[in-house]
Amino acid sequence: MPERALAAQEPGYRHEDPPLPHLWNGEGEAGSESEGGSRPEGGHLFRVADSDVHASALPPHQRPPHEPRAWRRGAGAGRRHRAVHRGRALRPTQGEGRGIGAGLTVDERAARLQRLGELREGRLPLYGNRFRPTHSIPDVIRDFGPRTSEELEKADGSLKIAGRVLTLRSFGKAIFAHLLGGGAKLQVYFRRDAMGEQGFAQTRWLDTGDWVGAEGRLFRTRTGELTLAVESFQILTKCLRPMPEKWHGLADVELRYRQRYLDLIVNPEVRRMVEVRQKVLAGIRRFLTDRGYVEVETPLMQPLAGGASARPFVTHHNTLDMRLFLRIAPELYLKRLVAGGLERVFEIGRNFRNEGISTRHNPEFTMLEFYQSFATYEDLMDLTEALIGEVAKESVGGHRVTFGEGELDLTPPWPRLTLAESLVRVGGLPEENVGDPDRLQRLAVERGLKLDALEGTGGPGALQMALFEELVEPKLVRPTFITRYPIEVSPLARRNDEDPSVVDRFELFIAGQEIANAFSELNDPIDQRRRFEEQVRHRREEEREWAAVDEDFLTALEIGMPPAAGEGIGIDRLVMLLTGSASIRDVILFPLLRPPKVDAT
RNA sequence: GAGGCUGUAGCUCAGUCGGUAGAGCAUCUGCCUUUUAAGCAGGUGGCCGCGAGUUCGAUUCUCGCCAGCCUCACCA
Repeated sequence: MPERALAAQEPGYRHEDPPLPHLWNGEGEAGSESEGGSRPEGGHLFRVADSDVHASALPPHQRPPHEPRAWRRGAGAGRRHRAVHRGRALRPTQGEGRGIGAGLTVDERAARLQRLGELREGRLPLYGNRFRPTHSIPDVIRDFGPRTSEELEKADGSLKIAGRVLTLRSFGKAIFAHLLGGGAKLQVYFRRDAMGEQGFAQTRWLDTGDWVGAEGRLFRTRTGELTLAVESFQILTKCLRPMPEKWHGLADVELRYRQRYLDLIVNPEVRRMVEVRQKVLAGIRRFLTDRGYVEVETPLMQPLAGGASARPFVTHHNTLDMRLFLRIAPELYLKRLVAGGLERVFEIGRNFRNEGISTRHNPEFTMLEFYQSFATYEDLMDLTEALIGEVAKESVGGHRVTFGEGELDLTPPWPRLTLAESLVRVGGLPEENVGDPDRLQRLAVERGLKLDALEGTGGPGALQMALFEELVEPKLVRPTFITRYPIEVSPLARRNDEDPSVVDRFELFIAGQEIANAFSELNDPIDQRRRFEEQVRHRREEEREWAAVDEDFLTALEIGMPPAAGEGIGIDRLVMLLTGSASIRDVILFPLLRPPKVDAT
């Protein structure tokens, strides 16, 4: 998997990562010297507090809860073993929700809750917020990772770190653990001789998944791993649910999407994706604002859903008693702003399209749209090469990205083909067929293309598009601009001056996917009105009763929009490309899923 | 919306040519002071997705439903 490969490059995950996440470990930390010493057969303890003896006399499932007091008795007396509480650990709890930790009977959660209760009883600062790490775990690795054992020994002063316990390997009087913090892992070493009995005794309340703060000094183990020798520590937050399996992790994609918090802990590539995505967004903002673009926000709730051909989501405002649509595109609002004299504007935001779901489609998705006055679609091709080139460098460090089995090179410049050229040169159609509707029709039928696309608006344009999508698009792996689209599929784009059957438009394809769509904007209000009315007539035939002409937008054009070019770039797909993700759900933290079935309780 | 595949312990997965189920990890118990998928020993844990049908008997066969994934359609 490419994600794994990416993740493996991270410093925190450096040491011999297995093919799957390398987590979870461990024996529970059997708390060594139990007060009761050896146990009689059957696993029940006798020499414990009175209440415990009492409880132990009952079968496990009937034992009442009790309140251990051992902690108050100080270090010596406090050295109680978990066996003491075995009875309670077996209490069933009700299933709560689904997924990890739900529906257990003999329950890990009960055991963890019990430890939580004991910590409370001991008046330890659980859920406290006064622990202040001196170093993040990535800091520690960066600053001390290169140092030798001798250098680490000479360094004076201890440091404080915080993280989540990923693995626990207990040897009775010593425990190794890995803490995860800031996306990196650091081993910590609890040793009774170094911590004192009282300090070490606290480790028996430790579970995988807990957040802990630890203070100590760095050293290297026999195997050379940088490790914090803990002098003292505290449990900051208890984890009450079982963690995913340490070796295979959380593989069930449904659980990964539904419980992204677990996915983030266990699968490093998720965090990596979040970081890449953030850099992409920041990089785009910087790139455009450096060039005089102004970032704006336009309505997500719109009385008319325009700017694209998708079906909208419908909602309702109570006080105004008004039907509203979640926007399917910001286009018509951004162009109003261009008409108002904001000569360069952009918006990065969510669009909502009430269409099918697939590996490339989520009902809500993020798009960049930008408009530049006094520019043409050709200018935007240059701009797009520079933008995506820079963003790739900033987010993943170069122009080469892993993609499927291989690698993809994004180094500009990229080839530019007209749609007709691409049909011949990429799609392999005989040249003389491309302009001939009858021959195109015949070819389309021969190849069994969908007939609804062949009807509809008809004409050679729609046929060319159908053939393009079938024959050319999947082959456009390296970045390629396709220009000169038929006018009937481009209702908002400006007509080409030489050939009125096509528009001044390009789409950018990478890895067989449409990444960007741009055109010189139509700013002739008469032509625009005619095309809108044509479009609405078609929509109504398709029983899209909400289709309507946006009169206010036409008014803006009548006020006058300067000549301009505009472009939309799908952010999710760009991030997919840069992270080598096969599904859009892997780059959206909470993709839309049906709600999980709730068991009647 | 159509087709295909999948659903078994908290997690990752076997399995049952129809006789109500196993492993590893986790959890619980005992031992273990440089481990790292730690180790050794002993336990707990399952409406086998849900419902119906066939059958003496269904987790297994059939049908329906639910959820997920993949392909296609709509769409970007």
